[in-house]
Amino acid sequence: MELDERKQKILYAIIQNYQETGEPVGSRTISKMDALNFSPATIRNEMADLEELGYIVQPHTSAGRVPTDKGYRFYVDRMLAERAESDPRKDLQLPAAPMQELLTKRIDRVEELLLKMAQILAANTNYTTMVTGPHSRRNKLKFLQLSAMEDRKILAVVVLGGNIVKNNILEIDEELSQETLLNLNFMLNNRLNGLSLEEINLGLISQLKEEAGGHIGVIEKVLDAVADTFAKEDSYPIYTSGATNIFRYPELTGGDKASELISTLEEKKELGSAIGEISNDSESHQDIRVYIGDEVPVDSMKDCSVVTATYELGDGVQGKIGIIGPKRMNYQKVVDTLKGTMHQLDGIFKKSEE
Amino acid sequence: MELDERKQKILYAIIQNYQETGEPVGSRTISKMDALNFSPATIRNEMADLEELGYIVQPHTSAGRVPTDKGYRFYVDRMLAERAESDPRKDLQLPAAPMQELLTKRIDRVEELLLKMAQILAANTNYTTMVTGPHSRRNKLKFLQLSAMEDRKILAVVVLGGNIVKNNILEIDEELSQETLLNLNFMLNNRLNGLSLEEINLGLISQLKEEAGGHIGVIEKVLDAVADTFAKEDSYPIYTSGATNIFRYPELTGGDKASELISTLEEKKELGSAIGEISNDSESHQDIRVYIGDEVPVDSMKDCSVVTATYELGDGVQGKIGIIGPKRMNYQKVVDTLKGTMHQLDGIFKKSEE
DNA sequence: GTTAGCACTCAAACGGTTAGAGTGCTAACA
DNA sequence: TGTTAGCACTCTAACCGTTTGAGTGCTAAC
Repeated sequence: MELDERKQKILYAIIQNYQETGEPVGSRTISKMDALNFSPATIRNEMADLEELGYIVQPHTSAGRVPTDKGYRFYVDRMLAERAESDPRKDLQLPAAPMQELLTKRIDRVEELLLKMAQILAANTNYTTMVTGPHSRRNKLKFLQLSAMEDRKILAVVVLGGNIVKNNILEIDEELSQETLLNLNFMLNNRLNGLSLEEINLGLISQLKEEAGGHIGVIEKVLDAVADTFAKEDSYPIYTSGATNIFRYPELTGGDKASELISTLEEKKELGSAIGEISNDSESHQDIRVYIGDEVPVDSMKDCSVVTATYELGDGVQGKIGIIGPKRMNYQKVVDTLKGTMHQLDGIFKKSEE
Repeated sequence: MELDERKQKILYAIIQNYQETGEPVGSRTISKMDALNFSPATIRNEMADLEELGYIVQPHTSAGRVPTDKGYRFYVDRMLAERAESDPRKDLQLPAAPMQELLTKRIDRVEELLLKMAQILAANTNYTTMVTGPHSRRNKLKFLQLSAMEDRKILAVVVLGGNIVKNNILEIDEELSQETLLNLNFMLNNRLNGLSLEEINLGLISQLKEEAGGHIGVIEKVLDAVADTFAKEDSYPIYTSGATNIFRYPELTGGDKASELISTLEEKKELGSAIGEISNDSESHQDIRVYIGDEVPVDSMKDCSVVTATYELGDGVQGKIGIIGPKRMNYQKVVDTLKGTMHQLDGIFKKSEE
């Protein structure tokens, strides 16, 4: 073990104190704590060791100590381990009242639910929150609906599991009679409903074209629209809320940092990678991940930490929630809040599937 | 006339210089200009007068002068008047290349077009841009489409003029057969297509209910959804872009100003009022309006100016564009850019209606 | 292994001085 | 009478030396 018991305690104390105050913490402060009743000099010796090991640094010679990324990593790992050992129910923080209300009141429009969720989490934690819309690659087609709009234009509404609805306006090469359209509608739904993207393969596609008679162009456009709905970036949009919370933390607003961060959030580029793409199945969807400082794969967030969770809306429809805050964020509270929210969410969707 | 020719020139010069530098401008600076070849002392006398009249102020005793809201108002009015007099084509700034490309390439999804427009305008002007989605109260119903989703749930897709599409998932009290649904579909479209919100009145509604036989509950829900599409806030969403441009202007970022401004933009509250609700018909849709400082009806924008324009996508579908910048923004460029964009937009939609 | 004591370092706050930009006023000028 | 040169005055921002206080590292004693 690299760190003996006392060093660990001191490191823990330093980090907690720094999280509360945001100021470098000195040896006197630590020595005053009940659990660590040593003289400042002793603490200083230990701190010097901790610094040598890379867990803390001094901003300048005569200042107190501040945790490094490695320090935070130690702290977070230990906290997560403790949480995992203890009774999972004990510190499962119940979502705050507005969240309770949101989650029990059933909302059909997924987008609205996700946006509200982001807003409430941001307001609750005082950190910035982002939620990716459900990632639907493994999702299934519920049904589709073609309607005539005007000459050579049809509206294709594609509905996936989890009630993800997307509209596509298609320009086609021929004019279709109401009847033809009805037939196509029937045929396509008959063939495609309940299938996932993978299941709509080349064989099936050529079969469809055959059945469609002359309207191959239309079929192609419709299939494109379906593929789009499954895959296209804006079929899983990203909702953010509480961007201005970063102004609460001076370490995030110096220089151009604030501007860059907010730009990233506004343009919603790179956010997907920040939050971690949906990963392999081995990961439980209750898994909570913490990325600290340089571990975050987005440049403008190198001074932040990001805590992510995966939510599931039944049917294998998954998305991610990310909470972005300063490295000295209250990891404990954030992790518990996310766990609580996920837990509740699961309950709801389990129930509604019965 | 309150201001003689020379005072006007000096005021103009002060404002232009201040716009360029952002620093208070002194008498020496002005006296060096070719058009105003007087000694600093003379200029000083005039400046003292202008200050007494409320057009300019000194931040402190020994500083140069800075325009007041009244000063800007004078400047803008005069500029707009000049623009109106001269050949409108002369200074019609053609939209920058990316905008040209965007506008000639036809985009069917209105939302996408508007968002892109906001982005390009923001990038072009270096100011924050917001675009309200088309305001559709006077719009007409193109068609609607009911589809069965699962027991007791139907999807109602409502399409308005300008191809504004909105999905509504309705929970209904009874189970409907495919056939009934088809009939309702047919009946509703038959009755409602082409009507505006006002034309769907109580008489028509009770008639519909009669025709629908037992399915009054369904009809009510569908009509609610239609009304929603016409009226509900998110049927004319607000797109913003370039929020971080405000960091270019120190006068907007002091204290909590930046945070408040970005909050306003993020939450998209109050933005509607900032941009000015769609007003009476008397206003030409080519009309450009400038709100300076306190004239902006949003608290967090009291240090900004907002320039708005109304766009039209044919069919009387209108929306607004607003450019938000510091009071010392380049009004001329902004006004010309907006005019150019509106002009081009009109061309496109006129053409596509033929 | 722990602690008291002490010299040392450094950032931040304080205060006085200076430099410079710009003003208002007055008196002379055209 | 309008314009200008000259001058004293004001105020901010920058500069600089000093002080203060928090915190350290080291050493020697317990």
